[in-house]
Amino acid sequence: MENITEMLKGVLEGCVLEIISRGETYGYEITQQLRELGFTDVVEGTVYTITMRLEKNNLVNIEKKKSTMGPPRKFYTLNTAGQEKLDIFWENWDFVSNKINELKTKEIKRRG
Amino acid sequence: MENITEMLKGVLEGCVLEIISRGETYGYEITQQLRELGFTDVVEGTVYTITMRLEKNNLVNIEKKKSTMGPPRKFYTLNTAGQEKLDIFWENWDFVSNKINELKTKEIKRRG
DNA sequence: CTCAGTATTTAGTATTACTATATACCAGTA
DNA sequence: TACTGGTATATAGTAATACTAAATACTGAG
Repeated sequence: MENITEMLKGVLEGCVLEIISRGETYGYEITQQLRELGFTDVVEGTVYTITMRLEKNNLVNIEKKKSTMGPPRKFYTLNTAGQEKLDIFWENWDFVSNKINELKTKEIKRRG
Repeated sequence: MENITEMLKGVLEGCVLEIISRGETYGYEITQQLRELGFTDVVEGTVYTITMRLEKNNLVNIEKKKSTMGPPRKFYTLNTAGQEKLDIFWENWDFVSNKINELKTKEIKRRG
């Protein structure tokens, strides 16, 4: 729990799914968007391990396209399973974040 | 990211710190409070690895007391370093949860 | 030609939560 | 006595995930 790195575990994949759901995009761009969001420590390697996992779990469609800015890009879009996974992610996120905010603000029941 | 387990990584230690900050408590009771909160999958072993880590990092004071309900309990209270760690945790949590909620609701800037 | 920026990939490591088990104390009960 | 269940701590091993670091490759600017 040294920095926000550990706090990102388990939510970064969901963030990547969300970014892909907004429209066709590729690893390098996803990384930049996460950094713009505020997660400045996220590096390419981290995002690629996530996109590889999404591929392996058949949550995305892939299309390779040429780029004038460098090597070819691998564009991702969510398939149905990916969209379902994303929906579940947001449900889980709402549950967990609500519970943690509850812990932050409310009293705790203590046994007599 | 199968269930909420992975989402709890990096926040569970902070939750334990918060629970201890509310008043002297011990591992078994912390586990029960986390389960009452809604994190029903949290088991004793998980909490003990966290409290051991807190001990190792000198974030807690320890006092062993007898119990009429079973074996002796190890009661924890936060020391100054533990309170500081907790403050940082909540700062990080606010940052991360705000950013994620931002991602959830807002548009993404895309490059032209 | 070299370098910086863009772009993907992978081997290895650290952190963290879970599984499973062992140990132990006490009360109720057969 | 012996056994069971609830309370309570501890630890070895595993799985998941994000990071570090490096390799590879394409393009344009100098």
